[in-house]
Amino acid sequence: MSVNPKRITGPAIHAVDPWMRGDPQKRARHQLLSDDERAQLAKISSIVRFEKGEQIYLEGDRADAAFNIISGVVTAYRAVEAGARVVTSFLYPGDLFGLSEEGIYSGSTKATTFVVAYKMPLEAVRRVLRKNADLDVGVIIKLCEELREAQHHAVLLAQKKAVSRLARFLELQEHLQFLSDGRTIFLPMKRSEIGDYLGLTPAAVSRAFRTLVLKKIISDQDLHHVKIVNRNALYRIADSTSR
Amino acid sequence: MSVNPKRITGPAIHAVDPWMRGDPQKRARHQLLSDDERAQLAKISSIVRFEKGEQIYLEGDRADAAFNIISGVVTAYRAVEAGARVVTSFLYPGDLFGLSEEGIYSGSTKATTFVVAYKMPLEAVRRVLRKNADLDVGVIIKLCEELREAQHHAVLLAQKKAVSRLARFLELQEHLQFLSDGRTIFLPMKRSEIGDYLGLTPAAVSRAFRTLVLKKIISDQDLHHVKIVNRNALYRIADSTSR
DNA sequence: CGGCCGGTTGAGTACAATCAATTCTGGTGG
DNA sequence: CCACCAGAATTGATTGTACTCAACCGGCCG
Repeated sequence: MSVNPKRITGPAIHAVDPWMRGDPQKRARHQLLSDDERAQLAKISSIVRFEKGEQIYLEGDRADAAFNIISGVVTAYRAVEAGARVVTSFLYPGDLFGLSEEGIYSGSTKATTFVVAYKMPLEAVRRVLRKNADLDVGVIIKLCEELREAQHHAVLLAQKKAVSRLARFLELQEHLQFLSDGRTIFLPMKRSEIGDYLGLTPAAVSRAFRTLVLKKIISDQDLHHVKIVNRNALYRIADSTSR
Repeated sequence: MSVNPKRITGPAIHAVDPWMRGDPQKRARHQLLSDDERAQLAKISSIVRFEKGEQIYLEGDRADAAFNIISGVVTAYRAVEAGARVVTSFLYPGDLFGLSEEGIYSGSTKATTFVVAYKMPLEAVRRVLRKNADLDVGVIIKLCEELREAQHHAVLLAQKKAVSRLARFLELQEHLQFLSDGRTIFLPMKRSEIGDYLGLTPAAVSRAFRTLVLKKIISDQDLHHVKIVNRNALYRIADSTSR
């Protein structure tokens, strides 16, 4: 018998509860699963690691497992024609992916940094889901969040001007990260990937960054660290000048 | 005691089961809820009607109910700046909307045609969800589908050329409708709404239609009925010529 | 019959794509 | 530790496409 049942680990799903009552602004991303639920999922999960740049699965592969990120960043994308691709989302720790597939994966994923994740056989996930209503609610909340994100992404892409798209993207990243220090955002992905996400060429991304720096709205320490200098101006650019 | 329990009505959620095993091509949209579940939801639902063009709810309104379409078409959109908006999706019978909101609606919806729908108080939906695991699975499947659609939309918007976007949109509409007759698609929304969905101005939409007609890929009987003449060419255009 | 809204068409403009040249970065091996 | 290399990012010049603004057309409703 286990003497010390503390440090229960297992899949962790982070999201903001869409049905949360109470202070509309005090909502925050939190763990959606109880220790018990996590233990249940842990039993059917294995831990997998992916090197930076490694393919996790390809569009068209037989979908037999879902993943829950422990650490690292994953890029989800779809090939649109030879050579070109559209990044549909960047996934962070606590995110869940590979679940909403119809037997075969409908998109590809690759590790943008070194990634550690739980791998859960879909068959087993489904079995557990049927048994446990509370777990379902957590999954539903997560899906709702991903749905909102996907729609946000669509709104972003509907913006015509490159700087607006980039501003919106930075805004999104700022919210995703826990604003650890002042206002420095960490962007683990490369420019070309940002371009794929924004529907822009690397050249356009570069110029958009330059514009924002020149306007003293952001300052880029290095390729992967951006500091927001004038947040209000950033928001203004993200929302206006759309078409 | 009810002598004739047939003709049970109540909310109906249509989607393709993402976890369906079996013939990969034989999957189809079907009813996700059992009669029992539908009856359960019916108890907490009321039926509401909206005139063509009527607002269902506005971004920022207090989110107190979810809707399930019985008949008609609903447009979901977000205002992006004064006058401009982005349509995030067109919703058809069997679709569910208003569920994934955080206390206040994060987008607006309006009736594109005359609409009849079930209206379900969120509080009650949540209560039922907590009790019934099977129901959850249905909702999860539906959310997965909406998620896939939202990502498809994002991919569409990442296309640069107007004709590619339109082709992709027509392709999508064709799949949504049950291909009743030969290959005539019904487009209940107006050009400007299609434009908002595609991230194009009405002028650009018009020109894109014209191009497809001139290339003998489609033929437009009237503003709301388009016949696909050369499906392969349509798919080719949707997939290539992207950026 | 007239007004109005939505759609189409036309001319000029603005913005990002393209192509290509150059610099910068990060990782590797001497 | 540095030199080197390959890939990535930036920058520049040019081109193409869709936006803008505007005029025009057509159907629908009063």
